[in-house]
Amino acid sequence: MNSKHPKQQVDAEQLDLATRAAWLSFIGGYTQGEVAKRLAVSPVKAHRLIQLAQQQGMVKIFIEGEPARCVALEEQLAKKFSLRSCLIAPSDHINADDNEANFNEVGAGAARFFYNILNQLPQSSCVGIGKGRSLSALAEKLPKINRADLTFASVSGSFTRKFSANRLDVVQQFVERTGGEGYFMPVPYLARDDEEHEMLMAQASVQFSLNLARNANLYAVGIGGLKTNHYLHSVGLVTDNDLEELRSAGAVCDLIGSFYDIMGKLVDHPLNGHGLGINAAEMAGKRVVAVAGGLGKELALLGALRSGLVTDLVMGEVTAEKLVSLMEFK
Amino acid sequence: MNSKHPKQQVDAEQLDLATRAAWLSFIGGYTQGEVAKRLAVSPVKAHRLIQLAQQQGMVKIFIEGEPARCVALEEQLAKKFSLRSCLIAPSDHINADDNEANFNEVGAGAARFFYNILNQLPQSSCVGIGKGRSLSALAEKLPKINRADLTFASVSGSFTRKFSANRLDVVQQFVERTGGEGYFMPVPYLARDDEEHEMLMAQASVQFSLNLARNANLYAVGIGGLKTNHYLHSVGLVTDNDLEELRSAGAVCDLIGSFYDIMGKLVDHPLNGHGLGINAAEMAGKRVVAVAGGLGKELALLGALRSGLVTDLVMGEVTAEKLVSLMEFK
DNA sequence: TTTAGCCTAGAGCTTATGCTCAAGCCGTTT
DNA sequence: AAACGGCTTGAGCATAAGCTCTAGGCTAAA
Repeated sequence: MNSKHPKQQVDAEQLDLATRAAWLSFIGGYTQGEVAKRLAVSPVKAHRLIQLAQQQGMVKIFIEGEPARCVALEEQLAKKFSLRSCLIAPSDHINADDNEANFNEVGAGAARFFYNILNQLPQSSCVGIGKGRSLSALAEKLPKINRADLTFASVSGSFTRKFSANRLDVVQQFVERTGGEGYFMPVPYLARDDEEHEMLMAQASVQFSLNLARNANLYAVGIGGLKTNHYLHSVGLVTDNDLEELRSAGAVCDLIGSFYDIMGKLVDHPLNGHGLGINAAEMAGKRVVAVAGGLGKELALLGALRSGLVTDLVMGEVTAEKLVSLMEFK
Repeated sequence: MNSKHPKQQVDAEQLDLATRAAWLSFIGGYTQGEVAKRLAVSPVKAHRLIQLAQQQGMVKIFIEGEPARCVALEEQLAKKFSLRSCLIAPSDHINADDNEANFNEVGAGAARFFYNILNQLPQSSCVGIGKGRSLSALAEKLPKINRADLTFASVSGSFTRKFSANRLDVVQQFVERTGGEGYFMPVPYLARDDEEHEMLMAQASVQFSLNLARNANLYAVGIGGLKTNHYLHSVGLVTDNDLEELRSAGAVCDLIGSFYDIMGKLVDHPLNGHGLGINAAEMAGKRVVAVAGGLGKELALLGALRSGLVTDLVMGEVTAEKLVSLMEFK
């Protein structure tokens, strides 16, 4: 055995075998036991090879068609909010109050949705990436693709007030899934005051990321709620006090550091000038994919959608139904 | 329950549920038991729904990437025979002599391949369809698609010598999978003599199908061998005597009723004028996808490929390896 | 009553995973 | 320098979990 590059060679061989195992299993329709015989390995190994192939994202599964109810909701929402496209992930009404399950389903649906968009993206595109559990769920379920040409730039500050790095910036997850490059902004989400805002925004490292984010032609963002159990607060990006002030100023949602009221207007409050990152309005005219996982955020969604900045929307069926019933709410 | 259209309505509801089940199972990653709970049905029913979704072809699975060996073979074959594209389905060398398994794997791979081609086909295209077990396997594994605009026309006679309809003309299978229209030729595969040939070809019904087939812009054909265990003979489309004569005239393969020698030249024998259907040469310049399932047909393949009529090729790895080693054979 | 369809239960097979063991690779010990 | 022992890695065994199919009983419509 010539093994100049022992580790790499083994890996390549393993992947090759994994590919064969996946073909036999998924396309040929053989059981793992049969695959094992055909590849002359133990059944356990066959199973692990197939598992490996899946982890590597070699296996892509698509479901064609959606439940009629979802299609109807999509059409209503797309029309009402002038969306370019809309995906409603089917979810059951039995466990309609399971927040985690909702993130799981919406994330999985959004991953499929975003996967298609990424595939159509021209070479060397830059994608602006927001924050939140929804996007994190998306990235986690995104099939691995080979797009080292892509650049992912965070559209907002990534640190908490204490300047500690956020455990898992979503940008990192996208980089890991695609092999592309990632940039984040080494500043908090919100500045303490105008002075700090000006100072931090002037930093060269921030300006660099900011320019990338501004020139992106596609954005993936979450829609943040303003309750203490919502992402923004739960990871310490904003304080109790901030939230309190924003809410009393009429804000219902957070779109990458800009705060909108139920009618989709920016609320008149100093904090709206403290967001570190691109201005939400700077996304206008670009493709903005919003992923709305999590329950109980209908009013936040209403505000965000009415801002007119979102062009593509992914959410769960239960949320979509509530949203439709609230469409005229003010 | 208002059930004006009991059967259809139940089916639609079932399908809707099946779609939900498939989403939860394949995209959400839940176990069948969990799917059952979420849809409020019994686990068995959940299982059946998921199964139904698969049978309906809602679930599309793709494997990205092929074993290095297959890629290498594809490149060699594509270059040698000037193919537009080539797919080598991975198969193992352990069960390299399992004929049925080979049809299964090649058919499944070919189905994926053809599915992509069909998706790119313009509206209202006509597809010429050949015969054989390989194509039958392809059609069987083809995901269901909704293309009522397509027309499938048999490129050759479909009856055996006794004028009995062939149990399952492949055209029928394609029609069933796509919802398109199908036309076959109500005549045998080969005429008895020149006179019969002329008479049958002159029939209006034959002319009608023939014109459709001639105007197709895509063909899917098998490559037939000339042994008694091969399709042509096994279903009674040709007699022992025919085969004997063809072989002694140097023929090694059958391409929709035309017989070629190992160098890819039409053999000089009266039977070459007796084929009922379009002339193989009439496909020249069109896209011709050949599916070569089954083992021990390397020489037949060599003849068929050398004819220059085939533009796209699907075969199994074992066959491809043998073929490569015989590429210069004469 | 009969028939068809659906559900329940349970057996048998397939798939997933924790645990164990063996082999190779250091860094340390004699 | 040779030997020892922990550490990592990969493989298989055993078992748990999950999936699929069959038979039998129940309900509802003919």
